[in-house]
Amino acid sequence: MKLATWNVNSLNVRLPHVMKWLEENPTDVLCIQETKLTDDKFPLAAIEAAGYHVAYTGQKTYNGVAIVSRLPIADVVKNNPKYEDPQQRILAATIGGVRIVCAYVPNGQSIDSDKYEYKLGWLAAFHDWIKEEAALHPQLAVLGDYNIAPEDRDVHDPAEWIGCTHVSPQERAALGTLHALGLQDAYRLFEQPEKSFSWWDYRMMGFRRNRGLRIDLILLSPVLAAACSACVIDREPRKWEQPSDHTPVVATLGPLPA
DNA sequence: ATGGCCGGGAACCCCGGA
Repeated sequence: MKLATWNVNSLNVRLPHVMKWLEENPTDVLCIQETKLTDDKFPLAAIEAAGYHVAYTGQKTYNGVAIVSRLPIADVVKNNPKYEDPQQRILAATIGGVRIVCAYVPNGQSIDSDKYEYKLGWLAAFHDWIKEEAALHPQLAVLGDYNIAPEDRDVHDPAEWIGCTHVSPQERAALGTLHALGLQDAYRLFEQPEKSFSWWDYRMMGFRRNRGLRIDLILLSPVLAAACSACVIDREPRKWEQPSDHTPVVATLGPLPA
């Protein structure tokens, strides 16, 4: 079973990229963030015509998440039941016996902004809900754009990012509370190249100079981590015309317990 | 060459992203 996450930065612009990537990279479950589409504008027909099931929840201009799947999608939950939030950032579903959570964690903008307070509060409520999901579903995968670089090695130039969001001790501590639930960063289960990132700024030739962050993560419960045989960042779509600033991250799971 | 962004929505600039 292949699980992937990709912040597409507007599905309206990136639908051709998504379809091309799925054609070239057979994937069982793709979690998408930043669709930026209200549900009435979601490209349901195009995705279904390509042979996929899909669940989605969106809003105008900002946020919006979707789960694209080869297998039927069951028990869909939109948003965190423990946290009132008009922003559409969370979608959960059960697929092939695996509980999938697709999350678009708030950006935070800057440490002194109210958006940063929102990010920390959102993450605290996210933890409380994921704790329950983990208890209910031994096979749990939480995929998404976390907008947190877990460690300094996930940052192109850690000195440059001191005092910024995405790397603050509070954000990393919030990620740590998810690890404390037993959820493991699939990418770090394996040897990986240095300077591996999943996002690069559009500005200043960020991708060509590999000035990036690794902020798109796949967290796996112990049962799934034990079954995980690979996790890679696919940089190819970042080289295509009119790319998203993020690129897909893919985890491969071997046979799962019944 | 160390800097040259992108998408959406409402206008022809501003906001948000990271």
